[in-house]
Amino acid sequence: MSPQSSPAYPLIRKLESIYNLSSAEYEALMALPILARSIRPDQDIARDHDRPSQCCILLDGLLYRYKLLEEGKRQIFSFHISGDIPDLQSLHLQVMDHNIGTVVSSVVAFVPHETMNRLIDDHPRIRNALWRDTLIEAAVFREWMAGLGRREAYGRISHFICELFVRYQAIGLANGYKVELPLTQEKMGDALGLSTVHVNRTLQAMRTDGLIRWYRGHLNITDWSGLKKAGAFDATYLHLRH
Amino acid sequence: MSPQSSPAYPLIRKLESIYNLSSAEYEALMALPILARSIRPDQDIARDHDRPSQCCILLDGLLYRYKLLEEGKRQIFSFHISGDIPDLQSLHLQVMDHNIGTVVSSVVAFVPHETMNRLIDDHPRIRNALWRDTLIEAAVFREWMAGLGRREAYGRISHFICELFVRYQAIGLANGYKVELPLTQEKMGDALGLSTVHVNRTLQAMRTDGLIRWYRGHLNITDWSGLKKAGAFDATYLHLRH
DNA sequence: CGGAATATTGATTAACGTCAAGGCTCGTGG
DNA sequence: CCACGAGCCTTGACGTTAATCAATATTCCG
Repeated sequence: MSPQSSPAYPLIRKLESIYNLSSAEYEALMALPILARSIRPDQDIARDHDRPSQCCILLDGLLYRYKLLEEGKRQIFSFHISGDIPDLQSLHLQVMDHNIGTVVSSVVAFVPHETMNRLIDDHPRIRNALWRDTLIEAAVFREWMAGLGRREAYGRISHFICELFVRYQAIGLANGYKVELPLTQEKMGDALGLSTVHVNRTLQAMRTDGLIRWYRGHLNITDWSGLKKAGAFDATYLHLRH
Repeated sequence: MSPQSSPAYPLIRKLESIYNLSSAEYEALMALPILARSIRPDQDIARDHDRPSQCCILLDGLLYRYKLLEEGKRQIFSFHISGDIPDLQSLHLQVMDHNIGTVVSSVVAFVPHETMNRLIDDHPRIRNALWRDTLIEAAVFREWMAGLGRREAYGRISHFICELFVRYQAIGLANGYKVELPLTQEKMGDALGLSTVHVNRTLQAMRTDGLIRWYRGHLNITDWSGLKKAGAFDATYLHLRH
């Protein structure tokens, strides 16, 4: 079987983007018992106050984490792409403090905590890679906080697009300056602390300025350096290897 | 030597607030070679782009983490109290992506990464406690994101005060409903994504409403249930043991 | 005591939210 | 193949929150 066809390949590709795996570790990940499962759009995978007994590895699709607040408001904390384990934290935090759901139809694998713990006990460097991953996630949260607290809509959206693009690129899922990003403007607003209307108007301004094209979930960055500049984007906080 | 007088006591007390330590682990922490060092107010302990070779354990005082943005703006990501290890992440992320500084005169201990790694290799459950701590930190970031993105100033500040109070309480540093909180309104603004002026006016409204008193760094919560309600505060995300 | 940092106040403005309506797109079923 | 409806996008008018600007108090601290 070629590596790319292994069900664990997305996870391996993701971990390699942030950590240098040995061949033994590579093999151990390939050997993970993975049962792929398809989930429809807009389904919750884990809910606030749940006590998960397994982790969810995203193999293909798009997930998001969010919390519902008072008065029907929603804050989205992150989007997760192929290879991510959005509820890795449940290994150490028994109770979920937010929800995880699908944005579009997605393929995931559920791996029992037991199995994950055996894997990282047998392979301490994989544990390091996963701990590192959770720390990078925290770094991304911080960067979003900076956007939410101190950047205006135009820069905030620009930065957001830069980040997603670089993350797709890091796992080889960008096609030049194009990525598939099937987000509604409503979800972007809930991630960026903006109203749908304002997201809409700001995206239009960005199109007018020639930074991006975005049509039916196909994002095309037409002025990468302009976009980076508008978002004051510096990828250091993603702690990628390359 | 009584436990309380051990230099590692603040760290132990903090870890016990989120994790059940065995007596062997307790002993191991007590045995950490800790050299306390005093640092003056407004000094940076670690800087953006640094490559730390040690972790900083806060024994007494108040630290904060922040990033400087374009146009002289600043976002504060967290405040750290006695027992916290704000740069624990440097064990797995080589490069700092933000700054850590003192708010007031503080006592810290610098422990080499080497020493920390030996400790957690010898005591896997201490590693679990520390990993858990970094995950709780991420949960706190998420909660702040929700505030920054979707809560108005009054609720945002209320929530912030609730959180700090509960954290002080968890390590036994609250005196009834009073805590020492030597924050300027400018720092609160930079943490909460608000201008100093607006923080000032909102605090006045909260005082008028009888929620708090706050004078020269002495915070007194005069209506705890009202404050919780105003901030829609639910401590689940702090993942405390009690 | 004097200067710097911090808190407070008022007036004005900018950014963004809300409300409401209409248009586009796509999947579904007849 | 076309009609229909739901979800999403777009637009305009208006309202609100909070930023900015500019003073003036007050406190802190050597």
